[in-house]
Amino acid sequence: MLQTQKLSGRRITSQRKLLFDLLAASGEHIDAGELYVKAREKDPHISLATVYRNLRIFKGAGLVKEYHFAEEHHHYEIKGKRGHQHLVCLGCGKVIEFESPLVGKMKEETGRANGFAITDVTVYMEGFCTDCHKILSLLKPKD
Amino acid sequence: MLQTQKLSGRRITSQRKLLFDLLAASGEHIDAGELYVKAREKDPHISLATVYRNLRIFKGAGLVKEYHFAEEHHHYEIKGKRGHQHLVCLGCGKVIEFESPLVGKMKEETGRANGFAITDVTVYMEGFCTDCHKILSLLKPKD
DNA sequence: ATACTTATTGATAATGATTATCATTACTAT
DNA sequence: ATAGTAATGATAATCATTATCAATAAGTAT
Repeated sequence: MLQTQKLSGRRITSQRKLLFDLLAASGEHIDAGELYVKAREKDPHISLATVYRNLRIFKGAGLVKEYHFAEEHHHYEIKGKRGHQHLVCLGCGKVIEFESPLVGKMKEETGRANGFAITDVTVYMEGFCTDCHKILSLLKPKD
Repeated sequence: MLQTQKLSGRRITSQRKLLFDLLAASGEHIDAGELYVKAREKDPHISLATVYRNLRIFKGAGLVKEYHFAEEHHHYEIKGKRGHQHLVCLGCGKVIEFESPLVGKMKEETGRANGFAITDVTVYMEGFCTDCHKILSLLKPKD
């Protein structure tokens, strides 16, 4: 639920609420363009500027997290209780979400070793899924 | 040393060599604009397009790694034998490089669990260093 | 409710980073 | 040398994102 306190006193407009709800409903990472399309289905007059503006505000308020994947635009996702990480296939673009207890362990160790209070950890892996790996090995035989 | 095999048969031009050498000499992450400025000191006629073109080629060949930090442009760094990760202070902007054996372990486990041949792992942590954390706790007492 | 203050919106121009185009130049192999 | 091809430089084009600004609407005080 979107609360005005979380937005440090900002107004809760119908557009802002719609965008937040759509982000929450979508579950997985979504980019600004996709969010814009979804939003226009409910509010045909909403502006792309409003989408970008609010994504930035949500991000600043710590409500959503911004991801920089291989592509040149960003993806956004509501910050849930349990963090998860991403694994991307360089062949087909498929994105897999995963969790690992090693993430928390590494956060703890790194924080302690460097005297940091760590607020966020992002792990990003890329490679080739089973299918794409097969195709690759066909294209590039090891002669 | 830049080798033509690494570039899958591409020619080693003076511009390409210069750019690679500058990247290697710089040691830390650098962005396209900075690289362009450095390159023009040695070769005043080099084009910005050539900088971007070769960064992309180096990246494709696995010679350099592209980072997407908080800013809207990218940073590049020669891929060394030992990978390292980044820890950024949200207070003062300081960037700390660290290594952890857990990174390799997580790569191995995640690859196996998802049937991926993982080519690269990026870990990015943010938080507050000791100094900035102290300042924060002064500003925001827990009343 | 009414009026007031100001944040927010919509439309669009502007910006910044990156990529595409294309004629010219520089290698490489015959 | 000659032909063929890859790379470059200059610049236009593209794409994502941000800035501008007049009009609108949310929240607040009357």
